[in-house]
Amino acid sequence: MARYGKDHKESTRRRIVEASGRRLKSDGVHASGISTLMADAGLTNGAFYAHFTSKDDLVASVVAEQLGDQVTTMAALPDGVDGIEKFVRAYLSVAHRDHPGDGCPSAALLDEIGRCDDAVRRAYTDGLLAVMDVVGARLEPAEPSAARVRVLAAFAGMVGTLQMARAVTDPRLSDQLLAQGVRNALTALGLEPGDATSQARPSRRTSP
Amino acid sequence: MARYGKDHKESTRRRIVEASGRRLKSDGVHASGISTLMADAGLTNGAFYAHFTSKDDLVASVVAEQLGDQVTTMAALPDGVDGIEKFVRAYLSVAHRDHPGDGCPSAALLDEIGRCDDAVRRAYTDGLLAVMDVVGARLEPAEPSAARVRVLAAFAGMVGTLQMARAVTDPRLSDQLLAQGVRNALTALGLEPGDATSQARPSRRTSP
DNA sequence: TGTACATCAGTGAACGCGCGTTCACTGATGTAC
DNA sequence: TGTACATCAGTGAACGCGCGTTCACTGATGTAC
Repeated sequence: MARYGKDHKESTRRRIVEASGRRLKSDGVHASGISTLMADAGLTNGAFYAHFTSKDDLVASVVAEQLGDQVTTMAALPDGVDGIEKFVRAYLSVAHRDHPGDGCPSAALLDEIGRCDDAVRRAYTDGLLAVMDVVGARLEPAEPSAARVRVLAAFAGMVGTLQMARAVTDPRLSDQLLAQGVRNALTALGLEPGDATSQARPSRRTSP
Repeated sequence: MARYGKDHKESTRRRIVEASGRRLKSDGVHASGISTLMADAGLTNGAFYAHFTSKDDLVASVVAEQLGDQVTTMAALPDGVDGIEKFVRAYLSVAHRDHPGDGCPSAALLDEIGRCDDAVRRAYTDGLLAVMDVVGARLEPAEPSAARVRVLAAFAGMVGTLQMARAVTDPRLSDQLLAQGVRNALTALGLEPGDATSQARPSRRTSP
């Protein structure tokens, strides 16, 4: 039946998706052409349509797989709340800021995803919620869905912070922004007693 | 000397920048061509290079002017801290989410700006800091620069929240995200007593 | 075990199109007499 | 006041190029005898 070893094609597809993930995140969706994406995977443009129906189809696959990986990464972190803090610090790290291609698809592509077709945005929504629920299960083991919106908003804040840290040309400002982003994220997740954040906002605290 | 009324050309340039701002924010930088941008301003592609040295030059001008407008908008808000809260609520509103072309350039373009050349990123950095300092002056009238990083991080969080609210396909989730984003932003700015946010994060509060 | 065959993943040229940019020109304008 | 002229903002065709997509084909593979 299958002439090429039964998962030859499947593994090629995975290779394309993985290589495309890197390229899309470092150059952007619109700026990455099919020929380049296929060359990154060691193939030529013509083979593309044996694996995907369109570029949008690839983008949706990439988004889904990248967020799936993020779930796996989360699961490998230390148990409970410690793992979340570790995640926040790694997310808002200098290393993550400086290597978008290896990093989070939301940080690299969120505004472009917002302009993609429905299939891409649905893949994004589904994948995102899966990641958020892994985090939520650590915060509220009894009822993970209760934490969903809180986790989502905290994560959205981290995404914006990383994007801004990448866009800004002043390196010192960028570093400070990341550090403040960690404090804000932990507060938004309810992981830090109020005082721990006051270091960064010394005055105007009317109710102590 | 000047044959066409002395600010004819200057006003045409302004028209191009303004129309381009709308188009770039709604379609993205890479997806907007010179011909389209010029047509939006009622001109043809050829005239473009009489006003700008390159597309990047236009993008830098647009970013600078859009952020300049944001300073003006901020200044028109009610005095002091009330104006800031109003700004946060307007920023994370359904109307803003649903009309990117009329809205904030950061929310529409931040990840693309991060991939633009240095001139664009410098224009962005300068314009952003000017906006942040207007906000900072309201929070810390004595020493505005002390609030800079705190304001910047809070704003970055709002940007990410709005982007995510735009990307997500579930309208209910998107609305909830905006609401939670307002709470997080006010907390990050130190404008809300801790308890006001506890509505959205009911448990895990170890230090009351 | 060796050869002929059917399969199909991958090739690479080609499609029409829009990109950013250049340039010879047009024609409305304000100026000079 | 009326006409000839110099200016220059704007036109629109053209440049080479890469885009997303299609398709006739090649050639390595596993199968059948």
